[in-house]
Amino acid sequence: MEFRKNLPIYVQIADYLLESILSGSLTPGDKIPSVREQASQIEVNPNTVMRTYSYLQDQGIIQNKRGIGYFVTDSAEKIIDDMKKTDFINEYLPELFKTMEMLKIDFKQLEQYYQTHKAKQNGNQ
Amino acid sequence: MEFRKNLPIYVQIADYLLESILSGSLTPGDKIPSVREQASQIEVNPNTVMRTYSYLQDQGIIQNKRGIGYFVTDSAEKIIDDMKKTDFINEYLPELFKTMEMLKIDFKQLEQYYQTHKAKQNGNQ
Amino acid sequence: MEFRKNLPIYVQIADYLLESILSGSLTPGDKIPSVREQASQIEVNPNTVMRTYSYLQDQGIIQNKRGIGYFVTDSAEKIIDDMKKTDFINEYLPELFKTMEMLKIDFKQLEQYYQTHKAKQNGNQ
Amino acid sequence: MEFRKNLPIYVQIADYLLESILSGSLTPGDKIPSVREQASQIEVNPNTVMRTYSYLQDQGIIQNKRGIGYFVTDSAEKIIDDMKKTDFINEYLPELFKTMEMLKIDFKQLEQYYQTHKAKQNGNQ
DNA sequence: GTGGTCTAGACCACC
DNA sequence: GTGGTCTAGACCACA
Repeated sequence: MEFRKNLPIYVQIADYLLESILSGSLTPGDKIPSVREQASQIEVNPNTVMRTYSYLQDQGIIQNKRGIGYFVTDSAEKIIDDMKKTDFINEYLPELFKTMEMLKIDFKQLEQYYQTHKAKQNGNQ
Repeated sequence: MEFRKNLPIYVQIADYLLESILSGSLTPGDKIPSVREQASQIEVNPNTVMRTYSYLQDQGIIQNKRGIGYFVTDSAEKIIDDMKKTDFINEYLPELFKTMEMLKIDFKQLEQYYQTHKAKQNGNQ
Repeated sequence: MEFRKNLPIYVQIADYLLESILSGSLTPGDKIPSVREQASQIEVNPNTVMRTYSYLQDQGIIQNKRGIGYFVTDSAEKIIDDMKKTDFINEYLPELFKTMEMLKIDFKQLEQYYQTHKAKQNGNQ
Repeated sequence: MEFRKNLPIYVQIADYLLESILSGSLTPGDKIPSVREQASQIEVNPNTVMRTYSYLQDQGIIQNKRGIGYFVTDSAEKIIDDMKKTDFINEYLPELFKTMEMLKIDFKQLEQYYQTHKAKQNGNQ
């Protein structure tokens, strides 16, 4: 596995797992790879994986069964969705609007970009 | 001045100056506050301001006249606009649209967020 | 069976058996379930049950008759009572009173908590 | 500094800081020792101190000012009090009542223990 | 100087 | 086998 350097590795591992859950390849009740297993597979120190797992457990997305391993919780999907949405609205959007103002891009122009984006997407299908 | 935690302070200071230039409150040839002055005004370590100024000088947006201070260059506005706009269109927007898709937020909802953002802004004025 | 996360599972199983003895549902001479039986019933690894039984045997609360099983000893009740009571009075209570002081909880409030606890218990019956 | 072996060191460091705040020797706005400083002073690995500080920051009890250090937040006291109180009610009390039941100690007896505890305390003053 | 991340390697309790 | 904690030591960005 390759990592971008601008984001902590343990966050990137977390993001990867979150996407796995959202995409359905990991569903509630599933066991995720053990710390050591995951670590050796993605060629990373076990401590780093441990950090990811602790973080996700704090968020209530995974859950430890002692001596057995970590499992995806039932509410994982909902929690992830909430997390991402609040982050989007509180962190991402204000930055977007600020940048738009700075560049004197109004909402109509943004919509045009969106349309071309959509068009391109459909073209690639 | 308050700073967001996910962006280096020196970058946030830079953004603030860029905005001043784009909005016209700083125009080519204008002297910007000295490092010490700026630092004490926004309650930040002078080193941090120094870093901002070096950064902006590297970009060709301000220039140093020795013993006198830093001044906005003639091409400042154009450089900023190019820099920000390409970044916005090529990096920022695709990410935005991807995130929206993931969170199942459509363009109408985005417009609503924009309206409430605008409303709040006017309220604070 | 559900387990609290701050206490080893094998200890919680032990506590459960101790309670059964103190309450009289297990009396001296009674055979307790075999390791395998117990394990499958409370959905736990046999090793964990084995550890519980070894632990209780060390305390002299149960004893092993080879090839037959584990049995409650004659002195079980007395041992348990001594063990728990001294621990309760010398270790637990001082900590309790210290915590109450720190949290500025007086004895009246404690009694209220007790009453609601009792009420809840009766409600669940 | 000496540590008990049954509780993680990073938790014990946290507890120590919490007590410092509750007792008033550390008040909102105060800077706490830097990670390295604290580590060398209590003879512990910096990573361990870092873990404590991250934990307390997650709880909102301390707050990082970048490049400067960690500071006690304004709401620290309230947060600590809430934390301890919920923990007391949800974790500690049920265990207490369960033990009392097991040992057939009723509330009157508990009150007696409390009175003797109080008496002893006053005697020592 | 500050925190933050990461690796390597060890030890432990628990299942 | 599982996770959890800790140490030692390194590197980095930031103030």
